[in-house]
Amino acid sequence: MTPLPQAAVARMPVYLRVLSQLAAAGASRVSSAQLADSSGVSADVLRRDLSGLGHLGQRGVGYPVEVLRQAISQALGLNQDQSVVLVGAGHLGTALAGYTGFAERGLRICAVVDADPALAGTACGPLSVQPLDDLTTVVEDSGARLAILAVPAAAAQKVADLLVRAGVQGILNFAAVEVSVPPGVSVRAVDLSAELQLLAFRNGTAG
Amino acid sequence: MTPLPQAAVARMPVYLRVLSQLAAAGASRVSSAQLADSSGVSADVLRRDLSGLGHLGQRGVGYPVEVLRQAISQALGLNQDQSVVLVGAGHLGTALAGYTGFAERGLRICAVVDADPALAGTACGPLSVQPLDDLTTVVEDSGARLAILAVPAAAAQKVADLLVRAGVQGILNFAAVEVSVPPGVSVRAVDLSAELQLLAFRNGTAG
DNA sequence: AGTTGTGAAAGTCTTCACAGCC
DNA sequence: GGCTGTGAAGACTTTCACAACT
Repeated sequence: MTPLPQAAVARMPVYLRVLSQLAAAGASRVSSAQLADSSGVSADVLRRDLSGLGHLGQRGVGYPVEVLRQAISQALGLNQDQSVVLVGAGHLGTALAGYTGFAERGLRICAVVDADPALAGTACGPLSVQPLDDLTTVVEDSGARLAILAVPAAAAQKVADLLVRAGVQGILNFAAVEVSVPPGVSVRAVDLSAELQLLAFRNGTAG
Repeated sequence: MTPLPQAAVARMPVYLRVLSQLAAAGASRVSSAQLADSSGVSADVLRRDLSGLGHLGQRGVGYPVEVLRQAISQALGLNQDQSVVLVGAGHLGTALAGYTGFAERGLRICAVVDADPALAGTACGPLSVQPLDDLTTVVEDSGARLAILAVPAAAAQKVADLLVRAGVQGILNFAAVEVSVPPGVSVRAVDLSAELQLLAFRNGTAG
């Protein structure tokens, strides 16, 4: 079968979230129109995206919520919880450590690391901060393949290198700088200032 | 002139950030290869993006840093600082209120609002939390056109409606739910769990 | 009747290649 | 010689429209 297009993959987590809400509300079936509306996309896009996963819908009826959820989880490789190492226990890191939304979606922050020795041992959300020197050990012991980088821009590349060497395969980068990684490792950047600046330019999503 | 393509607009804030760093380092000119590399895009993409702003480069030489910075700022409508109202003084809201990266890029958080009466008057970053009842007044007095929504999903739509009615034209939504707004208002969603889930699927930026 | 799945068309974005200019 | 700007080709994505199925 032809692989799932990038654009479709990028929307899958949104569908997954909406499906979880529907399941929690007790719905067993959902139409493309409903699901598309709650996901902020058109019904056409939604149906084409889902068709890439196989013939999951029933014509005249809709999609079975639970089956769809399973299929998307499997396609994204999210069948089991993912461990995530968080580096940086500043304001943002602390907020992320305390964010309950991750656990609801199968993402478990298993450790918090910070370069500041004064923070070692202090609480950061439900976890205790560990020193940067322990980063490699922490990654290896936890088996985490994902990491969140919430450190100052000046330190980002150095920490990214450590993470990669320890075996991390995906980095969510909040630092305001591009980090380069070897092939086989993925980076996604979240630039909050950029998002706000784009909002100032009116051409937006909901023009 | 043909309008700037969406994809180009989306990359402009990154270029702006790199240009600021270059300017701070004393550079007066930059080549497409350099700028592209620091921005994480190909030189082809960069040149085509910039060509949409006019003939700013000098063949055989490169682009003048300061001129380019001005041109992008103007194209995005960022010639003057933007006031931003932050709603939600939880973990994430507090982190955002204390984030110094905004000010560096012309984004000034001018007020923090929260629905919890117990938080009213307490400190959130450098600001004091104001009650939700004052939201309309706060927006109108500050003249803010942008807002950050860092509230629980259940409250997001209600707060968005208030913001829109008060005159906000762009909303950066951190809540894990789609919010609908009337035409003329833009919403950009930042879904942190979605970003991490996409990282788990290896097809990423730096495969 | 109601809803999905998909060919085909249209639109958008990226890459290639190189002419044009300094 | 070195670097930008851009036509043309190619790849990708969305939209349209409707056949296929329950």
